[in-house]
Amino acid sequence: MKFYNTLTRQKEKFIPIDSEKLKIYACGPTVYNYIHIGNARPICVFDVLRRFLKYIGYNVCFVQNFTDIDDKIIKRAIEENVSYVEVSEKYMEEYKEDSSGLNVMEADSHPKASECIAEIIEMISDLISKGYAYAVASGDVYFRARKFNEYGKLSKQTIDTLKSGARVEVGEIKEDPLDFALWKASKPGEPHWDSPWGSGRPGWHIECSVMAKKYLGNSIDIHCGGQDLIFPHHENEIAQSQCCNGVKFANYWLHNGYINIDNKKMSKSLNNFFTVREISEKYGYEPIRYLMISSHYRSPINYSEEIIKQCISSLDRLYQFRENLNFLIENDNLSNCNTDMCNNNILQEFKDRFIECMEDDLNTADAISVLFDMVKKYNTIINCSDNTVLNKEDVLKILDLFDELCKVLGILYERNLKVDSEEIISLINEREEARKNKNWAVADRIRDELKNRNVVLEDTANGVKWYIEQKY
RNA sequence: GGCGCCAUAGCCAAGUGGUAAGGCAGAGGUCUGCAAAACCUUUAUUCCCCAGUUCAAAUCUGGGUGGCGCCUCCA
Repeated sequence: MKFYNTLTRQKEKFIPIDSEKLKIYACGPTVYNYIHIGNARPICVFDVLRRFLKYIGYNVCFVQNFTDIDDKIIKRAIEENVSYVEVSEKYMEEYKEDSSGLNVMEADSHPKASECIAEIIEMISDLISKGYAYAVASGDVYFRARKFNEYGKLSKQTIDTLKSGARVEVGEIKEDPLDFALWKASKPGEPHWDSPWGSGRPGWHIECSVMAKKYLGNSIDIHCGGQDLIFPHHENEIAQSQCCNGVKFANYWLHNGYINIDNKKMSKSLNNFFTVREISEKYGYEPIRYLMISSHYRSPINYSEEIIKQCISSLDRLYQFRENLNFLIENDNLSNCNTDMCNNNILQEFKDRFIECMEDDLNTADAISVLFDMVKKYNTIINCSDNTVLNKEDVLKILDLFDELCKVLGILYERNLKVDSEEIISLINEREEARKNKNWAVADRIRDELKNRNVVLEDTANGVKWYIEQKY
């Protein structure tokens, strides 16, 4: 397995700390609004990362936090005149609905910042005692960026270049403009907890350092998140964690690219975003997931409605292929002869190619092309055969592998194509009767009627096949 | 100013030295009672431009052009 590591800016062979248990930390959402499709990207691609690592045999512990204490949540609570807890609880639930719609596996731990206050205070105290942090009279606590000599390593900045770009606030109380807040003294109306420095709340960066330590330990294998977190969030996490724990924080840093609108970064602050919810209501969740994995996770994706529609069409082909296989199996006209057409070696080659693509820094776009190559190859065989080249066992094996690989990518999960209405089935039978009698007018009328009810009929050599059509 | 990314067909997108994967859309055909699905053929002599290295460049080097991001909350 190779990953492009932001820390070294190159692809590196992945060597786990403990191959019995991989430790992955993903920066989770700040729960103050519905997630937009930019937020959906890391959720989907790092879910694929996790699925793939499990697939190739690793035991993975995947931690994703909820940032439930934050300026934006407080702002929203004030705007809506509700408590900040109501805001964070609501959007945590909405997040869960969206992520489950996107077929994202639940994290092994989903810690909330608000439930780690004691550990946060402990880490801050430790940093103060080691000289890496200091409290000021107002009750804030800051980290001494300059004291950590690796500061800037992840974002490839030196302290001095950072300093020239740093904002100097009016009435600055920090020792250095680069110092960042670990603890913020509470203002009236804000959530607050008691601490050795007075009543206040944690800063954003320390929350992640603490949650990673609490659930995964001092050193983790992979830390992932969006590219916009590289500086300052991840840089600061490294500083806090390494100064506190004295060991390397994360070995591999994976950062996904942005989703753009008209080539501009989609973000809540620019207000040019589409929420996952609104798109899912129109097109379902699955095309969003497909979009995320249809290109490499580090490249930018320019979002448009046209692209979502293309994703739907691509999914159509994959679904249709699976239906073709299912139909063959259910309508057992297959021979029992042994042939080389679907032998294990060919299937193994598809599987090997798929794994090879994924092991190359999670090249999902290339991996998908393996699925389409399978589709082409076996559709051709199915289509051209007089069923003497396929036997049932072969078809089952093809279907198993196809499903297996789709599951690694987490696709082909949303549509239910099965028809179980007795009324519809009797209409289909009625049409078959009409066709036998060459009563095309009746047959076509029934087919049209069913089509209007989203049931598509296909007349094949092995009888009629039907499924529910996805309408958007 | 510092750091960094991107440019491949109508659209999306792989491909980091050996002669342009895959998907969507389009055109023609086969199959079909007609459809649908599927298959076949077709759609980039060329990868933003220029120069260089090389037997060989989308890929490496240098220089342009255009677009974007981080350095302030953001995935």
